[in-house]
Amino acid sequence: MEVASDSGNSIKDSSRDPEGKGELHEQDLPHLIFSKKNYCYICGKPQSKISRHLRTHKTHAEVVRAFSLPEDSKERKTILEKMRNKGNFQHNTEVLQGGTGPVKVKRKPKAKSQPGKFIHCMHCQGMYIRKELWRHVRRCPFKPENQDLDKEPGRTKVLALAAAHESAFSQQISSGVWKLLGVMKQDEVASVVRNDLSIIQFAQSLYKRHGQDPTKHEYM
DNA sequence: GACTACATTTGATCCGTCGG
DNA sequence: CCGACGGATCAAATGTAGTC
Repeated sequence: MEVASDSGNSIKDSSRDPEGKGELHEQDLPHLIFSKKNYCYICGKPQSKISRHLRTHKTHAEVVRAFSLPEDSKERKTILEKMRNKGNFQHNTEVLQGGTGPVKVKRKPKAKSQPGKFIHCMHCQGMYIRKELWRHVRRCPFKPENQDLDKEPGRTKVLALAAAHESAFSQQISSGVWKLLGVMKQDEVASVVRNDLSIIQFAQSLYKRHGQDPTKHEYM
């Protein structure tokens, strides 16, 4: 994927960088601050270049595995994203528990959004706006492929699934969470996470926020 | 209410520099 | 000398808006 020659780089795009380089500038959101950095699940530090940063953690098998794959490998990107999500997920857990701090979402919404509008993708654990989750799921690398081979699940169905997973949290931390943890069990980190009650509490805190959203019930 | 298109932001990699 | 970090750039994905 080496683009090689970009001989014509005379174009200086000065129109970039509209906003200051502030680390995390507070939004209009009263309680939610969005971080633009990814959190390393190994050292817990925020990194703007998570993929490169992960290279420094050569002792971790998953990291080695990821970087042993060809750069254009889809598998590699998948693993990288998984590690990124893992770190962010851990971080968000702490933030939501404490109620303060920047949360890392996959993408910052332009308009003001309420916490209740965000849900985690049941496949990759990325944090998305619920309204858009269905589109993400369509291309989510962690999604079982057999679902869209023939027929793509409708938007409504995806939302229903996501809602179901979210509400499953409220019931008993059942299928959704354990399924996730099952996927993560390849890592030693995951074993820690599995035993970490904070994850569970995070799930519950999520429901506290989402549970108030009556619109979700439509999808159930 | 749902889908498509456009605009914006993200994330990975390249280049150069600094620190141990 | 080697490794890590910050800035810049490119391509892809996501968010928002508009239309049917």
